[in-house]
Amino acid sequence: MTSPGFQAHDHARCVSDGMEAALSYCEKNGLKFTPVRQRVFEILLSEHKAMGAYDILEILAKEGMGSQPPVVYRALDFLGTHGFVHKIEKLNAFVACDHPGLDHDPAFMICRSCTKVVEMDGSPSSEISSVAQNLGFEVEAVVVEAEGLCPTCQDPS
Amino acid sequence: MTSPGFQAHDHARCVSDGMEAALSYCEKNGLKFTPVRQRVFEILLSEHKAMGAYDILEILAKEGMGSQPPVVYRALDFLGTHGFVHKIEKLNAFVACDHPGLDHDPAFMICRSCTKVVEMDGSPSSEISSVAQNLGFEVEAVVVEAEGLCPTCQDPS
DNA sequence: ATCTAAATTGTTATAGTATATCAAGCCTTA
DNA sequence: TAAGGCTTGATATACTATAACAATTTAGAT
Repeated sequence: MTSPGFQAHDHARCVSDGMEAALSYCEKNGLKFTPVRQRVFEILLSEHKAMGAYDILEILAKEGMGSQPPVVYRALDFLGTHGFVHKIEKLNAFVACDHPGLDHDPAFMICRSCTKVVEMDGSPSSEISSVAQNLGFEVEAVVVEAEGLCPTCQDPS
Repeated sequence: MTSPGFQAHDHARCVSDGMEAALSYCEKNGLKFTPVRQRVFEILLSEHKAMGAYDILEILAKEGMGSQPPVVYRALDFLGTHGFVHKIEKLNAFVACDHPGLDHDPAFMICRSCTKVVEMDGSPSSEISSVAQNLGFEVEAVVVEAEGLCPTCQDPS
């Protein structure tokens, strides 16, 4: 359940686990995990990178699964609502979630060089909420995105 | 220097102080605080709300200060570079900064009802950086945006 | 003063991101 | 099997942002 961060890892496993978790979550909750929705999720799972909606759409189109923007935006909306993907606001792009089904305020590290995105465990959103509460502000959702360089891209070798 | 948060405050003062600070910062640093740049900053200062680039452009256009997108985007770029305004990624919109001239990673509270935006003092970005550092990630910029309800909008009265 | 280089603005065009709307199809369940 | 709700198809359009190049202004050097 804990994120592999920027380390090398068994990615095939990472994909199949994510898919399985989503399938079972949908089954339990009576959600329709339709072909388009599955495929979009799979595309996002296949890389730890943020992808734009139109990048995803391009892939879908090649596979004959729909060629108009609403197709992908609807799928992303479904996946986002149920916590399977997150939007990276800084990039106007989307990533698959590490721990689908959990309701959480994610925090991300975004490598500006290779565009890999990793979700941080132990998000600092609780601290934010407490600061906000002191000002009487009721927090409903928190966006936390750190942009910088991942270990690999720091290393010129 | 400390933010008035969502409390009532002497807003005229708030505008004139911001403007003065920016003017003196530009003078000290040999920056050209041109009419368009000043006007865009003034527009943003005049409300503690996030405004879209095209909202600002509309006002500029009425005043005969340019009617094409690059006009406002260039001004926003200048103001952002020098810390006078910040972009709210969640809204694709912009706010005037509470403490211009200071280099800082801001954190915001955004009211989804009245669209007021307040900058938090004591941003939690340092905590984020330390978590990231443990993973070998080098943070260059942090986006922190809490969306929710301000005190006024929580109160149905 | 004038020339020059750099920064700023004007203008046109276009790229990129996202949603509204309405018609058609499909499940489900009563 | 009829009705209602969710999902998809398809068209159009809205919203956000930048590329590119010409014209102008500005600041500094000679």
